[in-house]
Amino acid sequence: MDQAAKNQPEASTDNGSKREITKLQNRQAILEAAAEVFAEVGVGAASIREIVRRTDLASGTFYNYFTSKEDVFQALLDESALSMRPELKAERLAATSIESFIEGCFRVFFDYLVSDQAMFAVLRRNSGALRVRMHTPQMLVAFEELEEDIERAIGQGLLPDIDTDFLTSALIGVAFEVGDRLLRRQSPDPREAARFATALTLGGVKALPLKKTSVAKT
Amino acid sequence: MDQAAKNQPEASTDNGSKREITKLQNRQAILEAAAEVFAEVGVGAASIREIVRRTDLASGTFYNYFTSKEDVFQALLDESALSMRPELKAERLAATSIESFIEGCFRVFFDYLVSDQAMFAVLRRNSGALRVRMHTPQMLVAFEELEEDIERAIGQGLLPDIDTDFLTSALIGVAFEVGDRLLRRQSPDPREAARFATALTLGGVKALPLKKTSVAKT
Amino acid sequence: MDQAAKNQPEASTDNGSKREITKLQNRQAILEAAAEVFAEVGVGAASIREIVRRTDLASGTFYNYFTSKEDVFQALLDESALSMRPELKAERLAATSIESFIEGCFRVFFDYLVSDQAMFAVLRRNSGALRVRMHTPQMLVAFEELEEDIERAIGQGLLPDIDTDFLTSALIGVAFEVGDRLLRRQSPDPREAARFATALTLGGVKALPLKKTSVAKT
Amino acid sequence: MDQAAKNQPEASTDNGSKREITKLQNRQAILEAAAEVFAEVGVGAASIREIVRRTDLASGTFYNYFTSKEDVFQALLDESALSMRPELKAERLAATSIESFIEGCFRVFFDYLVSDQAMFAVLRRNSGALRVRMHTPQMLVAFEELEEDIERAIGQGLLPDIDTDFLTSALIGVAFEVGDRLLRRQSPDPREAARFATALTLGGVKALPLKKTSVAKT
DNA sequence: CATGAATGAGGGTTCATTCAT
DNA sequence: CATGAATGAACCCTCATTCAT
Repeated sequence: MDQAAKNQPEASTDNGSKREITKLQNRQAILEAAAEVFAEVGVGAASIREIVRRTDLASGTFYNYFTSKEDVFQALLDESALSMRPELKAERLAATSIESFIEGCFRVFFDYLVSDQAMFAVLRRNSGALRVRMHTPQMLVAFEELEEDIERAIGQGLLPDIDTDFLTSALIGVAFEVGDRLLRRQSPDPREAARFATALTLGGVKALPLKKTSVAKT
Repeated sequence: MDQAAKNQPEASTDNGSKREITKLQNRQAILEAAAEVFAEVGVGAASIREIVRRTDLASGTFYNYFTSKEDVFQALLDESALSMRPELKAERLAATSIESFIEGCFRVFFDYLVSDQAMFAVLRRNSGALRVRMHTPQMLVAFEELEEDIERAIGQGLLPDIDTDFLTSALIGVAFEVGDRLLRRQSPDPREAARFATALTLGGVKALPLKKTSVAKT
Repeated sequence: MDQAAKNQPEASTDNGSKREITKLQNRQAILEAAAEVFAEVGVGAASIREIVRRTDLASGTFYNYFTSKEDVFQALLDESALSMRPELKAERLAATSIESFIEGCFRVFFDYLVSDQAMFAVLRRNSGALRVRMHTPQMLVAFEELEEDIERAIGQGLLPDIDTDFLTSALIGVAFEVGDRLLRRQSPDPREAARFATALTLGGVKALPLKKTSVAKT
Repeated sequence: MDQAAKNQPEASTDNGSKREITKLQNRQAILEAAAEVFAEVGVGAASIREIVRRTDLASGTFYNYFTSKEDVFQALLDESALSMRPELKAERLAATSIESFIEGCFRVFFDYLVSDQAMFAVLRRNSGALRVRMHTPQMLVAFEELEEDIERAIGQGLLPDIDTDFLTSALIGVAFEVGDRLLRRQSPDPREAARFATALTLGGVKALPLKKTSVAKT
């Protein structure tokens, strides 16, 4: 939501007025509380009341900022996942080989996970018997662009003519699950994870290098 | 309760009496309705009332069979996923090489997905902006056994000394995402998917064979 | 479940047949379970389900014996309190003085309490902040007869012309509360309690004898 | 919550604003409805819904004021019975003899009953076969203090060394039952009742004065 | 008669949402 | 804008009672 767009007639100080600051703080408070609740009970079971309860705000105030919990959730996704897009694109442009290209994608993704663990917790609930993963639209879009790149690489003969559908899915799957494991380590190393994922998918298990360093596991 | 009194002619209370049949039918009706609701709105947002509503039972009847929606959900998992376990074990025992072993695992999993798509729909919700994946405990157990096997293979020098943590995660990720894609195809071929996943993870992208047949995509 | 018994329409053996015995046992089981439940949560909050649950019987069976929880409760009162009536009357007839008469009444009442503590527990609930006392109709009737006797004694000049209304109430109150205390003692002595209550009401505090023996208190 | 922002003209949030008035009225409405229901069916059988139904409030509103029916009940007790405590204490301090002391206690209690009959109705249900009495914690505490005073009097030789346990119980019993009778009279006279109860317990039946006035009875 | 599953009314409680202050 | 009480729908669950077996 572009706050700037709200420019109303008579020059309401839109920049640093105390009012505007409070508004941003309130909005942020709701977003953070919502992230907590979503992470704890899932979006489906979350309630607006519970979100507001973890805030200093009154229940009615919620509706000055959002219209529903889905609305907050979308805002959370937008704020968080969108930030990954430009870097992915940059990585793609900078890549000089298929290896560096794929490894770059993995790395951006893992960096993003590690730097925004709080947000990822929302997408990664362990409730009772279940582990839940959510693919945000942004992620899907990112990986769709990857798919296009792969198809281009195949067209240019850089890659064998494989099932791109399956391949993209497999890459996403590897990214998510390895990313999840990564987050549970005590000192997560996105670079190492990216190297692993790239080596696995490009070279296969048999070509994977020997482990040199022991890694902390949960 | 006088047990002796049950001595009536042809076999007593437990097998084919009308009562017992009705009970099984009711239980099944609840399970099916629950699978529907879970698939539509997720376990978190599902309500017992909604489940019962899709049944011709009275609301209170639900509690003659289950104690909560989580209980139904667990029953769904048990009924469905548990059936995969014996086959996984058989596959493991029959394997003569690391290739056949891993491919066997993938195949059992994909077969299971295809043969029980309804159940998998519960675990695979596309609601609004999200795609949700659930890892059932059974699946985790299955893949944990796989992890042990991998570690044993490493110990015997059959595989390089890689990060088994990451590897297992990656295998699970591939299985899930490729499985998901598989289910969206018009004539899903579990065998082909298993071959793909095995080749990818064992041999890497570069060693993947050329596609021979074009496959219908969604 | 005595299935066999169904076969005999005419000439149901009414005395010692297995059927009749079972019926009595069932009835008794319900009464005892009900006494328990009433004692724990009170008649108002008690539920038939809970009563039946403490029984080996099926829920429907309850209705072969009683029609409601109030019905069971009435049966409990009848069984228990009615037994006190004849003794009270006997005591009254045997009394040769006002002292022996009042003391006799108290003693019958306290004897009854001690010998039937389980029943009295029903009438004496301690739930949360409350101590509840119930006056059964039988008790009221018993004390109303007492009132008549007192009025007669006044008419004959054996007692001063006091407020019989208040006096009867006071006697009932003393009986109930002293009885309650009595029941909480480790070795309750109805005779001592009766002596105390009689001395108090007839002679007043100042005329009460010195305590000779120390009494166990809760 | 910005407290400063509330600085509007005539006094802020806590005293006479329309909101605050309504809140008090609603709370009172619930309390009164609850007293009615409790008096009719008892606390155990009372339902929150029935309480709210006798109010023009919505069902959910109840929970803005209380958390359970027990909570309302406790509020009723607190509002009502606690008010008796200070007067009891005053009476005790002012007493110059054992007679005036005990009579004072009785009088405060009877005054309280008469002046708050509605509240006492809650504690005094006649439903079907039963008459129920409740001893609130406040009353028990009040009488326990009395017990201490009695023990002190015995220590000082002002009273014979009697069973204080029984004596306190007896006093409570007399207070309750005589109080109950008192309330059913058309023009209840707490002073007369207190005199009667004191004379009975201190002097015994035989020492009771002759009745001078006939009293209306129910 | 005993059984125990089915029924649906009803009670407890939470919730999203509104709106006077 | 913020507040937070009121609202009533809807949820969870238990219950009394019936009735086919």
